[in-house]
Amino acid sequence: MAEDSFKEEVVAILVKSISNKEFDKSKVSELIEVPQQEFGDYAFPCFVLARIYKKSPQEIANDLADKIKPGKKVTKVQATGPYLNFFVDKEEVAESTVADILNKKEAYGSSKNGKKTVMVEFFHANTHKAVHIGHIRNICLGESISRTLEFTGNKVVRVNYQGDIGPHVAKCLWGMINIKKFGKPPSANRLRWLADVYVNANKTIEGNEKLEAEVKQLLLKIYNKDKELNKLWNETRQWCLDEFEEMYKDFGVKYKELYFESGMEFPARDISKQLLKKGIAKESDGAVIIDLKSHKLGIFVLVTQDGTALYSSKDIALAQKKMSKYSLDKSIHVVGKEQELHFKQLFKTLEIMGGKEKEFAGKSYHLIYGLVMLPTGKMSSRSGSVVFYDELKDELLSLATAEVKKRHKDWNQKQVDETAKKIAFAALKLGMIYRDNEKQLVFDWEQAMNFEGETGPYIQYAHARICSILEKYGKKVATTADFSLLKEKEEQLLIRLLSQFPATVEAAASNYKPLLIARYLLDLSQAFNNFYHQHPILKAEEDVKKARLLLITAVKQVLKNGLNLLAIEAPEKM
RNA sequence: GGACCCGUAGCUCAGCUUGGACAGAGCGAAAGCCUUCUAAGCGUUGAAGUAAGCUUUAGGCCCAGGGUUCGAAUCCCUGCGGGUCCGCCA
Repeated sequence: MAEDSFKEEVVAILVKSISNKEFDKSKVSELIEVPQQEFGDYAFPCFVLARIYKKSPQEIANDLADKIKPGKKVTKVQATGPYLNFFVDKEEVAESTVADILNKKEAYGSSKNGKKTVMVEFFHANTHKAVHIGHIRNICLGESISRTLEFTGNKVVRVNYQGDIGPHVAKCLWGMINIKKFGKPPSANRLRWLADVYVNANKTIEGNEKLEAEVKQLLLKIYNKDKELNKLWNETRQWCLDEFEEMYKDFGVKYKELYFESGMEFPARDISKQLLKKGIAKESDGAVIIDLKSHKLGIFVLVTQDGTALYSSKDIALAQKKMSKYSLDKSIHVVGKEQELHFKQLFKTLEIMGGKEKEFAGKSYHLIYGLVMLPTGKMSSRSGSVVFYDELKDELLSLATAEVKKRHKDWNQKQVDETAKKIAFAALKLGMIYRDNEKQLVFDWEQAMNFEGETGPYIQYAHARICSILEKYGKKVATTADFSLLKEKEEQLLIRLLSQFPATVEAAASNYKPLLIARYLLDLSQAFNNFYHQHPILKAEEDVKKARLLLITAVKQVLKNGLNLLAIEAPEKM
């Protein structure tokens, strides 16, 4: 990394200069800070030395500044108050950073540090139920975390676990059979139609004991492979899965493995029996439970009174299935905050089971994200107060199409559609991850439809603008230039940001925070736009032009690399 | 009753893990910048943008109160406010 060699030299100088034995030199590299531009490139706060030397930090900073001689890469050392500020050779930073980027291209920012096999399980949409913006947050997070982990050298196994069976499916099918007004299923948008049937059926059934019993019977019939019901179930299930496949394309996801809840039912029942035998589980009111009160985790219900397996025991079965096929170092579940207790219970149960299960529990991690709320409150697919994915997508697409048309009256329909899609999804995806994972996200239509400010299209625009400049230039950009000409404040900031990309990627990967990349890209885009407005590129003097063209080529590359980690496309024209 | 998360500008949020140089963005508000088209004889009007941009201004007792520290938005405790979960949904 370009930045590291400069930091190394600063650390070396400091270690050499501080002679006091009481000071723990191994910590120097942690203490170095990157301050604001005008103060220097690296800073060492002298507070920590104040007690050891029994002098004020200001004095210490001054003493050290006098004592230290600049090195090869460090050109100036200056005390400002209690801080010791280091200035590195700007020309060399510029040259090594830009050269590094142009050399590595789409690999810039990547590393081989990870070396782990990580399973990332995400999306988890249920069949027979509408896909809403909560699922969108999940898939955006899951995919960008997967991409970031891959980029940092890990092997990622993307999997999805889908609820294709259970009470919600039974209710939906009950509705299809019993609620006449829906008539025959349509030929398109069938997932949405099923979801409507589900909502309607749910309303009808709720509170009516007789109907609830009917639905229960219906579910048991499905499990017992009733011929007619299974035909209906399979058919409707497939409609949903087909539409899910389309969504995976929209979000750039390629799953290695699709797990289904229906496949876990019988293994889960077996596991529950074994756990009963071992005394880990017990019967209570006709259900099978595990008492985790001694771990402050309440009661974990495995099997209902009717003998059907619940999410809990099915998740144990799922864990076993994963373990048997993959040798994993880490297993990440991207699931909402509301299931926190469930996962604590699940991991504790696996731990109690011992052996391989215990080992797997140690590698498992529940990656929590906050609920997606509407300005009106929590969504519920049962009551129908939801922003559906299909509606959201249509709305965003039509808005983006209008914006593109306004700017490009000469484009053909295909060109307009393709670009509009890229822009619409950029807005959606960035909107879904630019909030810290655990925080609730209040989904605001107006915010999502706004393509200005802190949005995906803003980043895309910076990229497109660079492409347009390079196109206007028309020639191949020279491979080298005199980087000492990049003296402007705005150029220095750009170079500095560019050099920070690898560290940003590492931080995003190790903390599972795509947000860090999103904010970085917004900062870089902003720094570029600011630079562009203040300094001409194509009209600059020949040598300066050469250097600036190389600089913006590097910016373009980093924007593209970063956007790719968020599964956002970087169009050349928009 | 118990557990977890959140509380930072009018609004939406960064910063908190690892305490340090004036608490940062975006939206909204106010003012301005460039180009093109438009109406009128140049200073002027209206509309638009690869300007989907840029600059400036206003806006904060970082929920409250204690504690730790040379130093707290950041760490600890208490309270208040909001959200979520707590045996047969997932």
